[in-house]
Amino acid sequence: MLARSTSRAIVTDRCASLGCSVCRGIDSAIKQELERLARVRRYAAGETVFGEEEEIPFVGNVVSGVLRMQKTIPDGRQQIVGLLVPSDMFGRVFSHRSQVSIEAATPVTLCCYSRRAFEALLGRFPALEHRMLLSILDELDAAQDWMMLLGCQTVMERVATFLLIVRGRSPGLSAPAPNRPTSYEIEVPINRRDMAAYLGTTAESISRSIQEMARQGVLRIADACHFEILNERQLIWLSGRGEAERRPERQLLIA
Amino acid sequence: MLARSTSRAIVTDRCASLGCSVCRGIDSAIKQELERLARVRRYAAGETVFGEEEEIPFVGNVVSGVLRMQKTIPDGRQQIVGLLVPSDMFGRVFSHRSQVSIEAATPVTLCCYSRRAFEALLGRFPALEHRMLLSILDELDAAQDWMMLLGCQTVMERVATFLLIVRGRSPGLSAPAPNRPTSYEIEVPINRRDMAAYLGTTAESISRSIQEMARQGVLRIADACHFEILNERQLIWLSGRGEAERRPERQLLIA
DNA sequence: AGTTTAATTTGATCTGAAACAAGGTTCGCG
DNA sequence: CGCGAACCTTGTTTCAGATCAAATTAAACT
Repeated sequence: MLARSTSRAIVTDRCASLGCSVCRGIDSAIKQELERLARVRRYAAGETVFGEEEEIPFVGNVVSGVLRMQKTIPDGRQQIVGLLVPSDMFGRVFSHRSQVSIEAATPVTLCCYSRRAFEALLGRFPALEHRMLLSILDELDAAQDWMMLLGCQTVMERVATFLLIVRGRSPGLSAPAPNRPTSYEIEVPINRRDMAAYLGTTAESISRSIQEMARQGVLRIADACHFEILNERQLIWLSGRGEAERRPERQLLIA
Repeated sequence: MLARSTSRAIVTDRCASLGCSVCRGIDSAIKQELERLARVRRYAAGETVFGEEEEIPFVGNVVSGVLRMQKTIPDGRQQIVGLLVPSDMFGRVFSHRSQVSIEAATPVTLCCYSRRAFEALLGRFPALEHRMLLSILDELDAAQDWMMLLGCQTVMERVATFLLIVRGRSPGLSAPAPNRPTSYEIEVPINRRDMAAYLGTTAESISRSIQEMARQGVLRIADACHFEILNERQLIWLSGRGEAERRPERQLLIA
């Protein structure tokens, strides 16, 4: 009990002040209301927070761990349409049923608000709803980037892009370093199977791409989840966003 | 001049009353403001409304024609991340630069509002901003569906899905028919190249899939853009959303 | 109508990545 | 410590779909 309420206090504090991106810079009246609503939930790796087509009883933000948002077709194929890391909001406001299932990819701690209550709050505080809008627009931009990745990039490019994203989120970059000795050690927080489902490929292909990068000296493999990036420029080039050194320029061949 | 202002009057009326989905059911004070802001623009097929990374001077909704939202990587590969058809909103509020380019896939007529002015309106009318939020959430759901399609479906499934979407939007379904003799004739409003860029494949593969469907008796090809759906059940099955007749059920093979 | 030009279809070949199949490694647990 | 269960890597085979090439059809221009 004690331990529980202690952690709750800590966690709800983080929800409102550190945690969810929509709450940043929001006035304290709203923060207080949010704290009042907040309830902590924990899930073990592999547990389902809610399934596809299910009711959405609550929304909230991730305190620790990683969630995957995924969709499944009847024959069993799965696609991860988003990963949720600490400070991300999860759930879906203003919709009865979820279009995705949300599952714990690692053990997670969530800070949850009743969906109804949260929606009511959005109605009462337009500034909060505005924050929400901005945050969803960012998600939409990210979704479009991912469509491009899935629609027309090679597996190697996808893996490189993913590693760069992980690198971008890893500590050392979050704090604006003065002299930029940004940590070149990254930790991939999910296993190969989930990476594959996220990148629209297979665990085998992921493995081959990473080993190939190591062979090229782009990175060093400490263990399956820990890498040291040795040649960031090359990694960026592999991701397909390079300057396009020698590209054919096909369209302007009209004499 | 006369013709121009005539069409403007007609069009702005449609913008506010028929046109954009966010305006539906919005009170008339807002509608009037919107009409005051509205300016019509026309583009020929192939013209760019605004390019990737460009300023976003205006937002608005499509009155007629089809726009494509697309992203390009340095080496020239392109992915269409969304098609915009009449009544869809285009543009991006609360962002200086666009993450996608918007181009006319056919001749289009747009009803445009200055982005700044529209944003100001959203600030003044929380109900309008709420509508906007709902509309963007729908877009996000659609984007997630598309990620699944690009990440783990075959070309045949993608084409079938696309045709079903076109069918769902074709007239006869928009009006809730009493006895449901829904039009089984569909018109694909874009060419094979754009279909390919949207579905993450090539024009050749699109062509092969459609010809194969015709061979199976799923549809009849009137011309490159007009089909008659002969067996909708089969088309749904081909799209991969079927009941999954005989699926292996791999995971539960633990004796 | 006749010529150019673009779009679509069809055919043949090639290839990146999936699928299948072993091994190897790591970790938790009795 | 040894056993089982995931997880990851590596090797081999197979195949869907890309690429290349050519023929056909349709649209646009004069």
